[in-house]
Formats: sequence, structure tokens, C-alpha cells
Amino acid sequence: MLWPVAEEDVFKALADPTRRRILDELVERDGQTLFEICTRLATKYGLGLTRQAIGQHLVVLESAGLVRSRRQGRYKFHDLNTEPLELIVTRWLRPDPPESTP
Amino acid sequence: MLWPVAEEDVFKALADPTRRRILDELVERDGQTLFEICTRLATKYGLGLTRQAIGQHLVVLESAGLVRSRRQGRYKFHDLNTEPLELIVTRWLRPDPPESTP
DNA sequence: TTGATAGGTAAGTCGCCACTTTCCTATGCT
DNA sequence: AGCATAGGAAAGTGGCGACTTACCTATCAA
Repeated sequence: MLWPVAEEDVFKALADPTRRRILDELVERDGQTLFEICTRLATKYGLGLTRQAIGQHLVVLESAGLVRSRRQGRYKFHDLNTEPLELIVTRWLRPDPPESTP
Repeated sequence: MLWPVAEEDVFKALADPTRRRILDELVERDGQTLFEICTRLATKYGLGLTRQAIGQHLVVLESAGLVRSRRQGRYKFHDLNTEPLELIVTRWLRPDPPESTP
């Protein structure tokens, strides 16, 4: 248990389509800055959002543990972290289907 | 591709804590009716929601393909369907880590 | 048919959330 | 120093979603 992240935060973070697209970009290439993400969202998806909006989305993703950031000079690089997603997968798996109970 | 369900619907359905608890109940026992779900949510979690509220949540879950229902007389039984969850899992998996690039 | 049970529908309220606008801080370059 | 770049913070707005209240339909039992 590395992050004291509530499941609530993870699901809420994933609820927004823009945030999901940000994750899509980061899975393609880690270590992007805010401006890079803005540019790619604009060119690839025609997203007409301001830099501030994307910045707020990144805060939400970080709070959910889905994105980790490292500061370097005036740049802040963002990395994808898929660990919290495992919570989702395992949560609603059938405990153990006994297979032969007619 | 069994249901024409948008990914948007799945993530939105999972965004609400009450709906997640409903899924928790269904993974424990399939085939519960609306009233059963209401009762169990109230007793186990102290959820003070009206029957109508739960009913609306079930509609959302069905639209997302996470719950399937079968009518039988005046009863309507609800079953969990975890297929849409696989979308979430596979979406942000790294394509193929080349492993040896130090 | 009457009454009870199981569920559906629709209007209305309220709070939250995404987004913009505006302004501010920090780092690097020359 | 001065300016541009990268990022952060905060107030305000608009819309959507969760919930309630109230009413309606359908099935079964007496």
C-alpha cells in the first residue's frame, strides 16, 4: 500500500473523458509536461481546453494516484501509474465459481 | 460485441459510490430484486435512500452493461455482468516494455 | 374486485464539478 | 536586471447528476 488513496478518488478521476485521454497520452509516452499534454490533446482530439483546465485535471489524477510527477527545474514531468487500476479489476471478480453445483 | 455500450457509460456508472455498493451486493449474490437490494444497502451500510433512488441507479448500471435483469412475474431479478470492466483494465496497459534498455 | 406487493415515471431541488478568467510564483536565458 | 517560459491559485459561472416527492402500472392472492 504505497498511496493513501481512497477508491473514491480513483473512480472519480476516471469519470471524466478528458482525464481518460490524458492517461491515453501518458501510456504512449511518459514524462510529458503540462504544455506537451495540452498540445497533444488539442492536435489529436481537437480539445479546446485552456492550460489551466488541463492542469486541474492533472491534480485530480495525481490525487488519485494515477499520475506521478517529478519536478526538474521549471519543468514538471508526469508519469502514468496504473497501480490503482488493479483495485477496480479485482473488486468485482467472483470469489470462486464452484463450477459444478447443479 | 454484445451491447452497444459506450465506455463513457461504464466509467460514469462506476463513479457513484452507491452504484459500486450495489455491484458489491450483486457479486455476493446474483438475482436480487430491487427491494432486496434496498434492504441490504440499508442494513449493511446504513444507506438511507429511497427505493426510487436505487431503481434509478439500477437503470444506470444496466445502461452501462454492468447489470443484466430478467423479469419474472412481478419480480425483476438483477445479475452482475463484469464484462465491461475488462475495457478499463486493458486500456492503460503498457503495450510492450522492451525490458533491456538501461 | 379489492388490496397488497413489486416496480416504473416524471417534475423539481440542490450540490458538485468542469471550465474560464485573472492574477501570481518560479526558473532560465541573454 | 529584464523578459519569456512553465506552472500554480482562486473566484465565478453553468450544467449535469443524485435524490426526493408524488403518482402511475402490473402482477398475484383473497
